[in-house]
Amino acid sequence: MNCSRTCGDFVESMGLFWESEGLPRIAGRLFGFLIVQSEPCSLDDLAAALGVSKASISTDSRRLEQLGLITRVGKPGDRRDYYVVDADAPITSLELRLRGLRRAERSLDLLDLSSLPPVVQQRIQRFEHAHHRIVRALEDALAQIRSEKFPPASLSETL
Amino acid sequence: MNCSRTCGDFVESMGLFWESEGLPRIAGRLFGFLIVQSEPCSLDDLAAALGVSKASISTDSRRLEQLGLITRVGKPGDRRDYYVVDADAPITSLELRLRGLRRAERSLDLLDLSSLPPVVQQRIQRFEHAHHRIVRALEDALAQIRSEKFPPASLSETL
DNA sequence: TATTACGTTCAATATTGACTGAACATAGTA
DNA sequence: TACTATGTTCAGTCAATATTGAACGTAATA
Repeated sequence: MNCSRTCGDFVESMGLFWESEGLPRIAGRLFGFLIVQSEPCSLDDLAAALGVSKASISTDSRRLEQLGLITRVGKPGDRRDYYVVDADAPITSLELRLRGLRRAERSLDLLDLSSLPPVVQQRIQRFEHAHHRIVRALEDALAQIRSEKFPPASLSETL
Repeated sequence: MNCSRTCGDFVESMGLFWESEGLPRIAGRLFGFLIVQSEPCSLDDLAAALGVSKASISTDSRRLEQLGLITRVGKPGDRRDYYVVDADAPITSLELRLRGLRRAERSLDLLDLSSLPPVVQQRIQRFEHAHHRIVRALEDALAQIRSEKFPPASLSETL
């Protein structure tokens, strides 16, 4: 166990955060736990570390893998599944967020404005405009993050 | 009732969207419904239109008002509460989103890196960096939207 | 073949939180 | 005062879903 007391706090707060994003809390904890691990973890490792059933870990790890937030890796001479946090997880989670926003955008676009009173039309156009700005800002951020993915040398990167 | 068939769809999709954002579905429907109304609505209006109990409307409308997404207005000679969608709702909802992200940011910042293996340190720094980019992008979008709030020309609307 | 080690699935349980009806509080009105 | 119209609160119900233990499938190994 290579994490301190505050590390457990981190795992827990990730559980809460991802729960607020619609994932099961255990999936969030699992993701947070993998973030602070330096070695791949087996299902049993994870179940033991998080104190939950292997069934939950099995389900949630596959869900996270499906989302692209973690990846399954193998070890030679070992037929167990191991998981690590995906190197692109920051990018992926942003893409997931964008996907949700675009869905909301569509329901605004599809609304038939012509039959609505002008006040409402204008209001909806403001919503659409704001929404468009947000989506574009996130798309820009996504492109930026993508382009910076692997810094050339081991520069201790900040901003 | 000044909304067409697709307007009902819009209300429903707003219900689902805001449910995914952590609000009760009825609150999302209520918000969506107010978006496409040209006149302020009383609690009874809303309860009838959405087909839910007045208790739900009372609770959720106050919750939405608390969040700043809708505002309560009065009518002279009428002691009922009326609600309209807040003129700043697009801005406010972005602020709410930002608030959630900053909370997640904090749990990353508070993590004590010194005791963690370098691989993990680097990973967390990447997360922090990506997160920072996202937050900054949204802050920029927010500033943009704020600055465009009231287009100089047609000032016909608002209540 | 039997056995073990693993991952998955599923029926059942537990938990959470939305939603409601009914009781309540308050203020206006007769 | 009594009566009505409104909004709020709260205990209880209900639905959704997270979580689990146990059963299951499968593959390696002996």
